Amino acid sequence: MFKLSKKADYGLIAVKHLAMHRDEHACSATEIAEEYGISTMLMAKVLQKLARQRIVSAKHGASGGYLLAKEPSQITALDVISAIDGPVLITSCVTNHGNCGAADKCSVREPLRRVNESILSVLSTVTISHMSEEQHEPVLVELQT
Amino acid sequence: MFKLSKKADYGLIAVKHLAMHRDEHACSATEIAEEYGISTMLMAKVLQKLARQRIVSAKHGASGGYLLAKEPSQITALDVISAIDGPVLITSCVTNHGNCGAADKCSVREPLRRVNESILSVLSTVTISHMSEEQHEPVLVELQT
DNA sequence: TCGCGGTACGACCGAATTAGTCTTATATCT
DNA sequence: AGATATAAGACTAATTCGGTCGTACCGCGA
Ligand code: SF4
Ligand code: SF4
Repeated sequence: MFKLSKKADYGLIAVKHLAMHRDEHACSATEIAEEYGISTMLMAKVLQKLARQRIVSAKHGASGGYLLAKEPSQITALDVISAIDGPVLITSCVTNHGNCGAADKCSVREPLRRVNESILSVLSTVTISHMSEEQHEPVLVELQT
Repeated sequence: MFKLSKKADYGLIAVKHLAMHRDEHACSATEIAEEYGISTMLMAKVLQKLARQRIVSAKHGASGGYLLAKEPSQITALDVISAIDGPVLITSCVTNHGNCGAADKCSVREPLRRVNESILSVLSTVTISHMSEEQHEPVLVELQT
């Protein structure tokens, strides 16, 4: 339906973990995975995708691991999610293989596109540092109805 | 990832179609399905779910069909989507069968809950009449970071 | 220099979800 | 009565997702 994939979820956990252990040692996939009870293999895959998008940087070799590549305030939830699951598109209009058959007649396409924009803007408003803070100042997001 | 289910998509199409043919005849599932090139059976199922949530009302018998049960301005996208796919929850924390194993250690649960709230608020801000209008006045949605 | 502890990457499998179909029952108009 | 609808649930097919494995590569330190 409308759910974050578990991989993206794990990605956010990992990035937040790295943000918290900033300036300390580089965290290995195993370390993070064990901390939250997630399969090491899976966490490794997630971190690899994040590394490919330059959200985290990897350090090979013994006592290696991952480090945040940017400031926590410069990493948005959208960055993490789309790094792992690809672009966020709420409709199937233009997807991987073949677009929707109803596309030409469809009358909700354009309205939904605007809803999609709004969700994108929500997701790109909240950053990792937002997710670490305690105080929660409301922010206004513009929504094109 | 983060996609609307096709059924929900079809639901929005159907509701918008009914909104456009308001005060005319009741539209049958077949009529709507053929208009947009969707399977009749599937469209029927979607409309049944909408009827169960009293978003549309059904008229049995020959020359029967479906009618909008409320004003288009009183039907939100969230209404339609959750009528078809169930409650909108971006995380798997509390879902159908068994919650997430990382739940106790998880540090992104609360932030994501707030993101979820924001998405809910976006979805409940846009109504069917919004989706039919041409002009698109921006609306501000409050987002708890 | 060799081995251990780590990342990189893609192929792979099984489980879960989703899309779509069929069948039977029921209601209502003509 | 007969035609045309909805109602509902069981069922199957298609697709996605979660998770695993194997193998290659990298680099530090004993
Ligand atoms: S075209 Fe209309 S129906 Fe097809 S995916 Fe886009 S919005 Fe949904
Ligand atoms: S608990 Fe944390 S990890 Fe588990 S689903 Fe909720 S947010 Fe995702």
